[in-house]
Amino acid sequence: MKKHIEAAKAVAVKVNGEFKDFQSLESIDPQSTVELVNPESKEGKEIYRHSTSHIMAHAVKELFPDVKFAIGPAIDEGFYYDFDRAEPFTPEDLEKIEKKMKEIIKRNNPFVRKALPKSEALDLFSKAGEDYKVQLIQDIPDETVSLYEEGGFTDLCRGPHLSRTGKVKAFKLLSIAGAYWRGDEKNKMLQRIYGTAFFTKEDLKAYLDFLEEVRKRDHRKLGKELDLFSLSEDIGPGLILWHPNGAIIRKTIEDFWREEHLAADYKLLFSPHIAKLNLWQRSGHWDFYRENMYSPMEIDEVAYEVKPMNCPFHIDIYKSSMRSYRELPLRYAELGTVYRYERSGVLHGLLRVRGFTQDDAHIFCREDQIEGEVLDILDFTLFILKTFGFENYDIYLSTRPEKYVGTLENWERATNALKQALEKKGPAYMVDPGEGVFYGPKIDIKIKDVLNRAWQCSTIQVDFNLPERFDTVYRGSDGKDHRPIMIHRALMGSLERFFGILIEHYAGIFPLWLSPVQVAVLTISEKQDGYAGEIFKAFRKAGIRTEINLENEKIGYKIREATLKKVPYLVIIGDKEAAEGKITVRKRNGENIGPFTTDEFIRIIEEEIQTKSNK
RNA sequence: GCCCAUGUAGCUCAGUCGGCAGAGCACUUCCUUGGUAAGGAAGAGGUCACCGGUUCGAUUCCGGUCAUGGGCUCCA
Repeated sequence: MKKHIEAAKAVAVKVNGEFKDFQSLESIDPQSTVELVNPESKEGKEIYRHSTSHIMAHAVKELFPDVKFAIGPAIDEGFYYDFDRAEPFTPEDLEKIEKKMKEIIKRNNPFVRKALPKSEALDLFSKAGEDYKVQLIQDIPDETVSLYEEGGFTDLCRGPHLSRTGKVKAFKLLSIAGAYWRGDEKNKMLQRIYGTAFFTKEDLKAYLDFLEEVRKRDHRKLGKELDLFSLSEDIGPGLILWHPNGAIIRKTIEDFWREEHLAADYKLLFSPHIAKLNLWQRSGHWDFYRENMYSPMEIDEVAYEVKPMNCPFHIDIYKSSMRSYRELPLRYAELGTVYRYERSGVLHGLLRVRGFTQDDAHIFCREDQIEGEVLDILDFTLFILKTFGFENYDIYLSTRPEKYVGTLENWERATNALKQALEKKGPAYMVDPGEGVFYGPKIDIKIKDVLNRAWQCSTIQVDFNLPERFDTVYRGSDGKDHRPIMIHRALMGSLERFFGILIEHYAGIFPLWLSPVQVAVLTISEKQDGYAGEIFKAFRKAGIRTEINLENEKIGYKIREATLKKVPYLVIIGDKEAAEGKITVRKRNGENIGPFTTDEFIRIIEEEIQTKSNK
């Protein structure tokens, strides 16, 4: 009996480890091992969503017979299908398509698999004018291809599929977007419809609620509401203006960062925003990174470049005097502002910009010191990230890309050094082949925010190449010159991007130590102006970011205003407080605490700020 | 860069089938001195993103530019 229930829920079967339709069981070798595919498994969801994608294609075919079909796979959170149609789809079309899909699901037609020799399939689809399918078939190496038919709609597909359309219980079409055929901008732009599907209406609702939560936390929206930053048409796309509220948060982050770097035995540097083009030619950036660099500018007939990276400056400082092996590892850190060309279409709030400040550092060391340095950096990174409330990570090791400088041997050594450090430290990590930077392999740490979304921030890169190019040396114990290794690393990545992630992570409700305004003093009536002014001064004097509201408004109004600004503590001053020489405090969540004396409360707050509590 | 959508007051948005534009909030002033998320009244505020075209007349229609948004790496 239990088996029957499972079979009814299962989306497909796995025969000898291969995913198949239920249909395939009819002609199965009795010796085979058969497993049911659990709907909650990754593959189960994929099959379910893929079938939903087919149902969408079918609906589109019925509604818009002139459409040509490209591809329609399942993706992480749903599915899409790419169509070629002269007219653009509208949001109203999506509603029509959804309606039609519901009809098709109700018809509960079976998905029927047919295997066909390639030549026949080619014939079939070229007659139907399905150019994209023809191209797809031509690229399939096998001799036979499979088709799936459901209610008169046939599509090229590897499968497997659900047994019937009626198995789809909850789906939603989400958006329309342009997408190049095969992701290549040289190809025609198709219309992509995104959707998602779940096994139950509850799961679908939970997902749609999640999307709503993401919208609510959008850093661009909160950035405006909380007056943190802006972009201006007059300044230029991808260039951030930090408003006072954002700037004070940045300053707090920077202070913390500098203190911790000094404590970790880094030296702080500052370097200019431009340098001679020659420098970038020598570093290799001009050859390997030019597509991200701006056009040179001419100063006194010499070409200069706005910097896309800080490394050559740090190397120059390193080289400004003789270095002994005794000085290594030498750790140079800078909050260095760089400018990189990003295509206009990829710019996105604070998360993808053209000018940003890296929390950069370059460590010059001997080869035998790499592993130890990388281990220290990993610890340091996790400590910094934890302070901002990020405790979950995915770690990646990125290897040599297609465009690279340096010898294969050096790449090998550098990659091994990173690998060994990771293995010694012990966290699970994944390999990202070909995703390294042109000058060396790297470890990337992707942090997970409260909504469990992954963001890449931290990066650790080993570099044998720049020291070579700049003929960087240190004097060894043997009295000879040796080549140091350089490690590039950033913990937060860029302050702009990290700030954007922080805003979304905290939904704008920053912990006290980061809050732009930490305390708001609110009076009941103007009778308390004098007493409230003294309180305000005392907080300010204690270094607490405090504002006072003496407006001619009722207390309810003042509380609302401060609450919308997400001020952590509201100090309420009325006749009672003035008479007793105390204060009453309302927390951001509406809870009232106190009464306290001003000194008592300052001590409480100072403690919370100092510990950088994340609550 | 490309496809689609959007651009109206500081913010959120309505509106004009072509006849020189509106709301709420915010802002200013006045009244109110009120104890935990919006007290009342009045006022000020816009080259309807920008440039050009069509028209007697354009914020509205057409073209271009700029900016913003959703995407363009998930491979039948």
